[in-house]
Amino acid sequence: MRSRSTETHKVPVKRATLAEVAEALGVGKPTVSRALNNYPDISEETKRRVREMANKLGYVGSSRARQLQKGAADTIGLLVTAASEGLQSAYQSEFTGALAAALDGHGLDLLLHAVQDPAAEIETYNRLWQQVKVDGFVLMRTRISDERIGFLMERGVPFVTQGRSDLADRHAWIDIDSEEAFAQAIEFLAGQGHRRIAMISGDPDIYSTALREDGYRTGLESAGLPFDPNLILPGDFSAACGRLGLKQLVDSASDVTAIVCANDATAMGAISQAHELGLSVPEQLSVMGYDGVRMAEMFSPPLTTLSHSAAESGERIASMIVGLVGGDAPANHQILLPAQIIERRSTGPTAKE
Amino acid sequence: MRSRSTETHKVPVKRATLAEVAEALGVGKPTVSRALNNYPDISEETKRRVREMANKLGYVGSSRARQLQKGAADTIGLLVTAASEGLQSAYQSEFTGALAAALDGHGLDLLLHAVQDPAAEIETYNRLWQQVKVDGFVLMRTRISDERIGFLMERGVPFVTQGRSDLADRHAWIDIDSEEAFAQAIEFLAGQGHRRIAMISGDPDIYSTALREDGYRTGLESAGLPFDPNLILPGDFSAACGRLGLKQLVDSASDVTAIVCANDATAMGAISQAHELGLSVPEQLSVMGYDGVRMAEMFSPPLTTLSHSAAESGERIASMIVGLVGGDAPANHQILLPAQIIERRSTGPTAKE
DNA sequence: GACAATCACGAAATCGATTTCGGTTGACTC
DNA sequence: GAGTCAACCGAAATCGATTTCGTGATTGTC
Repeated sequence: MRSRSTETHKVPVKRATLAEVAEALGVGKPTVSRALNNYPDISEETKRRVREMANKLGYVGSSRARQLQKGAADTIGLLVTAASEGLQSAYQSEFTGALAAALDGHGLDLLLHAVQDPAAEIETYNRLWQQVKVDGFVLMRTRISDERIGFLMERGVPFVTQGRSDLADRHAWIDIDSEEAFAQAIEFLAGQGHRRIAMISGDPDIYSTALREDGYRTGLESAGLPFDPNLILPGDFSAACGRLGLKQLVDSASDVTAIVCANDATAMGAISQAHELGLSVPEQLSVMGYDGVRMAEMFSPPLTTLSHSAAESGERIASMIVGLVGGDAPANHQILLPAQIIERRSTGPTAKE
Repeated sequence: MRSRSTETHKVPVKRATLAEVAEALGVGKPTVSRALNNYPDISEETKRRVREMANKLGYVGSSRARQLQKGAADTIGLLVTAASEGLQSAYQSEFTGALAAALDGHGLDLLLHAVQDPAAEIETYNRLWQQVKVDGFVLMRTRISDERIGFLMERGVPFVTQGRSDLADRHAWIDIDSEEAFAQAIEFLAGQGHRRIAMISGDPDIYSTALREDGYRTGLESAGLPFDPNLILPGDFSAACGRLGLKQLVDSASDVTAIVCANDATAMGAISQAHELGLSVPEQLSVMGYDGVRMAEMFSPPLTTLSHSAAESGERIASMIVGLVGGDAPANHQILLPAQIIERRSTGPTAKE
């Protein structure tokens, strides 16, 4: 078969319709529809013929027509905001990719929407839902008193949050047991001889930040170490605050020998700053991250971190949202996953006395 | 502990339809439709009343119904493959976020699709198009003899590639002038006294890899340095290959004082490995990246890189695809953007003789 | 051989918007 | 006062699928 397709690029190839398949076969539209959807009241012979012809004509079917009729969108919305760094964050983007892959496995599409103006966020959720562009949402980075959650709950819109919230008992969520994780991290560091362990925390608005700090305190307690409020610095999950935080610690609490960070980006920022200040990691300072992003492994030094699987979170959330869209009760969809310490080379036994 | 309010969440709030607005107002559906779309043949008074009622009823309108009627999808597809690291790559995810934001400005949605099986890639493009799920595509990481391009061109499907291709004169694309950029990089390094400059290259299948290598050669030439094929190592844009590449160079060409990498991830990998081998950057070795991802600034040392704006690329591509969907000729949409050197601290004057 | 089930299929309605194609009304000419 | 022309609006068709509701042909039963 030769192709002399030089000038033909402007002419869109027409998409075959169900009616055309029916016509070509001399049968009715319902027959074609039901044959392709494998209804029992169509004979095997007819199904075969229909499938053959559909295949021959390259018929696939308009999702828009089907969705209109079914009243569904077969799409899940994910909103990223410029404020929360959106896909800038390594973990968020790993998670997003995993989610897209997992949703695909359920025949759902992922609608990625960038929210420019934070004030219009709620309005955007509402619009996407009203327009039937999505059947539900996945919310990243749940906040304290997150207004999105109340809004969606009131309207009966299916959604799953990545991270718990104040209303965690009434909606579907998946979360990492960060409290437990940070407690373990402290015990781990304490086990290496560290006595003064600081924390560069996350954005105070984000719900899980408090949990991570709780874990930090719990860990200190079970390691028999005193809690010093000066050793816990505020942050925002960025690398920049890692740099800043480290600088502050060096200035104000130079006896610190280990730092746990709210996430990997912050940890990398801290290490970067440490190097600039002439501190070697881990000889003079141990630094630990959280999330276990890919990049952490390639950092210098490779980052010790609390890892959890974005792929698993994505898959679990996909299953959940499918269930919710199908009518499941949100309260039956709540999963807490563990994180585990991946020891690499940004931590080590303390050298200081 | 179960909450009694779980039951109320199951009742979805009904979405208002155009017919309901018309009914409530005692006018016809066409009137409502045209009023909301601001047609000139509807009186101002009526338009006001319609808008008021629509607002009151919270009417937004089903995108699916509109799309079915208009034959459009108002959506642009972006496929990421597990193979090309998809959103794992920092630049790719920054670009994706920027693209989503830019498309939103044009009233378009971004459909993010994760391709699991590379063999089904073309089929996925075809299906999304046939199903009217998208009006066009954005292709990342164009490859040599990229079959996606021919496939989409043959069918008249609108698309823009990020990166040129063998058929670059016949489709729309946006690209960074990486050839020029790498040439500049070499001259920059040569200007700092480096004489043995290596390159850890990208995936040979990717179209732009050759351009970057060409730039490397051009740069050597204009700096009056000899080209040594042993100094150019293959890679795949990953941090892992940066590590590997550096190790090889140290073993086989220990007189190298500077390395340019195909992208930032590779550069970070290389630096990480250098540190492990006890080489200090930039004192003993200068390393330069390409792309200018956010993370590069926070690396240790902060990465000197060839930067270009993901936001600008995203916006340009959004405009292009809008034009193409509107019927523009692809050949009128081709943009080459420059990259610029951002000097940070992973490069410096050579110390070696 | 009459009657009731089954089987296989199709005509028409439906989803919710937009578009086509007029049809009224009223103002304005001559 | 008939005719013309805008200005405004609405009935019905349309997009392409699914669903409802039946109908005609077989098969099975007694």
